Amino acid sequence: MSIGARHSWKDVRNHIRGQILDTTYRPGDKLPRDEDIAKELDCARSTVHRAMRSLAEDGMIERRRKGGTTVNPDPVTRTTLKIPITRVEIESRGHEYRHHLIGAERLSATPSIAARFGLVEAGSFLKIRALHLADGRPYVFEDRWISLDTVPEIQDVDLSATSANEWLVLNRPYSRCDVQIYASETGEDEARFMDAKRGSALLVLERTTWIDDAPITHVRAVHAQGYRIVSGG
Amino acid sequence: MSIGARHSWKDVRNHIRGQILDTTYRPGDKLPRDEDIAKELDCARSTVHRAMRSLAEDGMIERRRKGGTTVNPDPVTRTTLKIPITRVEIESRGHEYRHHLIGAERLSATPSIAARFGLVEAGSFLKIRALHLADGRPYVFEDRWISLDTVPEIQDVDLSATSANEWLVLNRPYSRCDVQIYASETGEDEARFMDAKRGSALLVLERTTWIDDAPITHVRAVHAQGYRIVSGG
DNA sequence: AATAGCATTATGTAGGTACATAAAAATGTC
DNA sequence: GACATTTTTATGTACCTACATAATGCTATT
Repeated sequence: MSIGARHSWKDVRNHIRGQILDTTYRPGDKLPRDEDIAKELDCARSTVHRAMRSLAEDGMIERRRKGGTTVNPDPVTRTTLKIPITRVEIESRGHEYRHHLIGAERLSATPSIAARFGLVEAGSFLKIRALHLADGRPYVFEDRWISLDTVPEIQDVDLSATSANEWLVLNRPYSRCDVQIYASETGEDEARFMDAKRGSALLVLERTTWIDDAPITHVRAVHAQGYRIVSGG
Repeated sequence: MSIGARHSWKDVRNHIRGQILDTTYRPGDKLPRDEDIAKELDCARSTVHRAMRSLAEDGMIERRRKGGTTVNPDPVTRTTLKIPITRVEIESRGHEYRHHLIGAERLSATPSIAARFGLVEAGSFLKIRALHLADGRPYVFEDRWISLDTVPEIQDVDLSATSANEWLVLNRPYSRCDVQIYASETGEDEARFMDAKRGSALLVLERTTWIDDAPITHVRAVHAQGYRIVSGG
């Protein structure tokens, strides 16, 4: 059953995805070998391979050497969140960005922060609290720990002019990033700095970054009421 | 400056990533052409290409035909969320899963639901409310709309035995999925069904799925207090 | 019947060639 | 000088070959 001129890996991907979507192959089923699919669709094995890799990245199929390719038996919704620099996010929504440094102090990591980084002993950190404003209104309140062992230069940066968020992202790329998202009731700090009603629900985004195994920064970013993470996938 | 036996695309990727991390190339800088990198590292262009694609997928670099490759000037934290079927999530945490159908009724889509799907006219939907329990305790409360035009078979499914979540994922793969995440105060329903204190903050995950342009389902999944989305990236 | 070792096999990677495509840069035309 | 057109060029795709790798499953040995 040849398909004619079907030579693009995207076509191959769509063809196979279609077969999975229309239940020609069901969750748990085994797909033919790449080579056989290539023969059937009259294209090179490498083209099928390219398509298969794409489907595997989407979580639609699973591939194992010698074991072959199977349709993922318990499908997972995979969605990629893109979290930009706060300034960029605010400006891209057409608002004017401003940033306010609330306070900064040298501290050693608390046990819970050290644990987050996977540190055995508490290192020396710069703890910062800052507010990001959109058109003058509180947008994100951040509570940040920056490792002075890994990023000593941060001490020479004027953090009231450049936000730590932006300086770090531009000057200290990370090799690993953990993200946690949860809902939190408005606490004392948030009520004070964000004009949020006590008892309202706020979205919190925590990020922890490392370069190799060295900690860079941990942020707890509390977003203004009504904030939504949107991922069009 | 040859590197010796550096023939794996992963090595090439790490080499280039290293050069970006150690600021040999900074955000906005242009990288050499694939071919030149290949010559320098003594490997094939296709190997460099493979490495570059991987870096581009991570959002570390940007590639444009003829324009060449540049280090992403405003880096984005990219993280991939994996949202499993609720049953699988609960069981993988070692809890016993149970599911309770609260109610189901035929309705036509409200304007806001129709808008979410991008529908011009409100179609016919099955509206379901259900509770997922972990070790007998409320874990997720879901409010779901299922398109009867796209998925008429759902009417023949015993949704008190199989959760709509699971049936749909296994029988109706989607081609597109939108996700929104936000924090919500406990409303009347949640207080009633989830034993949550009025005024506590809950994490809500909304998902809308389509097959091609046809709507499948929209869920508003309210998670129990303390729930965190964790993405180890 | 259990187990260790070996052969088989499907996917993964690397290399090379040729051509496609998009976009920047150069050129021509008014 | 402004604008349309052509050329150039870096990335993208397709195909093919050869070999690597990791499971699977068969076989021989006890």
